[in-house]
Amino acid sequence: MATPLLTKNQTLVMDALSHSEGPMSAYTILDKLRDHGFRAPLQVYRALDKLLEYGLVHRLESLNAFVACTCPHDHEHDHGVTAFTICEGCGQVTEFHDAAIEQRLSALTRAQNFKTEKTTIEIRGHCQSCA
Amino acid sequence: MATPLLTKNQTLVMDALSHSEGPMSAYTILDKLRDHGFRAPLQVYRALDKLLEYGLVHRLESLNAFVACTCPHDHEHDHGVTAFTICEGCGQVTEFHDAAIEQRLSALTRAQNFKTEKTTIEIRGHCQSCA
DNA sequence: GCAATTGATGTAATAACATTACATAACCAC
DNA sequence: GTGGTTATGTAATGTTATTACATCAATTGC
Repeated sequence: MATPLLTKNQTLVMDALSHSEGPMSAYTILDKLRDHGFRAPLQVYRALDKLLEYGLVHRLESLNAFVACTCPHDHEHDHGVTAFTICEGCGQVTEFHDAAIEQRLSALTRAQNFKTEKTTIEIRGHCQSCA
Repeated sequence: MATPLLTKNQTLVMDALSHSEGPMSAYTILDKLRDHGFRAPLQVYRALDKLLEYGLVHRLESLNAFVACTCPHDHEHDHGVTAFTICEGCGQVTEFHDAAIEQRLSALTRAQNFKTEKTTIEIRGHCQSCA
């Protein structure tokens, strides 16, 4: 699916995430966008739902927070499994993809006849600077 | 570290999780234990913190819920990376471990000089019965 | 014995994250 | 412009997790 044009609210949320140093919670985004007319959490969550669907944003389950996708290319095709390192010190999040892990997980789930819909891989720890 | 004897509250929470079919939220556990004198969320969270520390329980980040560890052996040594398949249909959670994935993740994090403290791998989808 | 420390517990309040319900407005097809 | 769909606005509520403070019990050191 080609990414459709973003609506006003989706654009505001996307911009907030893109310009952020690190991940943001939905409520942090809400606060950033109050000046732009945001009043309620639902405005943020609705925009995030779409951005997640389009693959422009990722949700970090272990943080209850969101980051802009850092993939350089377009988002018209699925990139398969996305993994993250998350630094507890500085909050830096690094997104990466690895075919070997993807294949291995695929083999393991196939072995239990499990049909994968979404894979979460999040590695908490400390980055080089914060170690 | 050898697992110390569990306190009364820890035992109650552990038993609740062990006897549960699937994962439970902290508040679900609280409700189950009201008859045993539990009154407040903190009683559950404190017990869970210790059980997580001892490796007897795992937290499922994508569900905000907890499961008893299904490893058959004792918990005196670390089992490395734990991964889960989580069925959206029946709620069944299957824990598994894989050295290949662990090694691959280790290589990838080492390459960015990232010091791993905790790794989360959760695969959402549908099990054989619910596919 | 008994202060001092430590760990476990009890209780209340609040903070943080997310959804449901319902109403209104904008857009597009016909 | 009527009807259907999507986006939006607002309020209320539901769910998950933590902070603050008090009490109690076991252990240690003297």
